[in-house]
Amino acid sequence: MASLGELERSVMTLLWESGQQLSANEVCGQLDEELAVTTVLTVLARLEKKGMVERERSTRPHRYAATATREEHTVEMLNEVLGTAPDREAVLARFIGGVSEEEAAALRRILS
Amino acid sequence: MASLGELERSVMTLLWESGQQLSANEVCGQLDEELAVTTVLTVLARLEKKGMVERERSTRPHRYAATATREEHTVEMLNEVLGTAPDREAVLARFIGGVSEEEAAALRRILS
DNA sequence: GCCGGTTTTCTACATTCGGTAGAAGTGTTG
DNA sequence: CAACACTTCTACCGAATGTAGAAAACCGGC
Repeated sequence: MASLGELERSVMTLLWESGQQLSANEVCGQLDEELAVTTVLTVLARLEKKGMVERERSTRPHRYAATATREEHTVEMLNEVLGTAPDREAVLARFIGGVSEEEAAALRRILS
Repeated sequence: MASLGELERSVMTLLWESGQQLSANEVCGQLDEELAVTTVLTVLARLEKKGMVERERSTRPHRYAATATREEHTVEMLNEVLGTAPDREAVLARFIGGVSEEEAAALRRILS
């Protein structure tokens, strides 16, 4: 249940890329669009409710950070999708069958 | 761009599981919820617009069928998710690292 | 060719989600 | 305490989804 809107995704991307805690203002400044800070605060609050972001309330500009790395999150998404399939193995097979040769090589290494 | 609502997903599941064309009435009858047929028709029309379902208009009760197998669809979803990652290989590695031993074995076979 | 039942389309309404932000409240600091 | 910074509350909009009635279209039988 972690579907994100476009702006939410942008914010998460920022948080992921700067691996640190950011204030609403900082997030706001680093976004492409010129948005009101309250907008960013709303989005951050929603992301917090979704469990994607953790907020440090003890500092005055509250600081926000992603609760999981982007990688972790993506893997979680993948597992969520895979979980909807009754034929997991077939899906995996086909999915893996479609990756590039380099990626396949990397996977071979990992699996052995 | 193939996000489905709950009812839409139920309908797709039905169509996937009975691998054949079904009429709106049949779908309606096989759903758990008691819904009006028009509701089902609306949903089927929406699924058609999304390209998930094909409709046979030449028969009188129109007949609907999934355009892709469930497997194909799931793989597509997986690729969509994977596509959002900047670090594909790392994500893949971690994802694959998390599957069961049987699945890993199957993958080893496929990759060689 | 018309009629009644079956099926489809059109239209509509409610709810939820996400983008957006003003107004009002709270905290901080000189 | 006063001014500023920051946060919360509340609100509005549009899109997506669930839901279905009313009306239109179609078809088999008379």
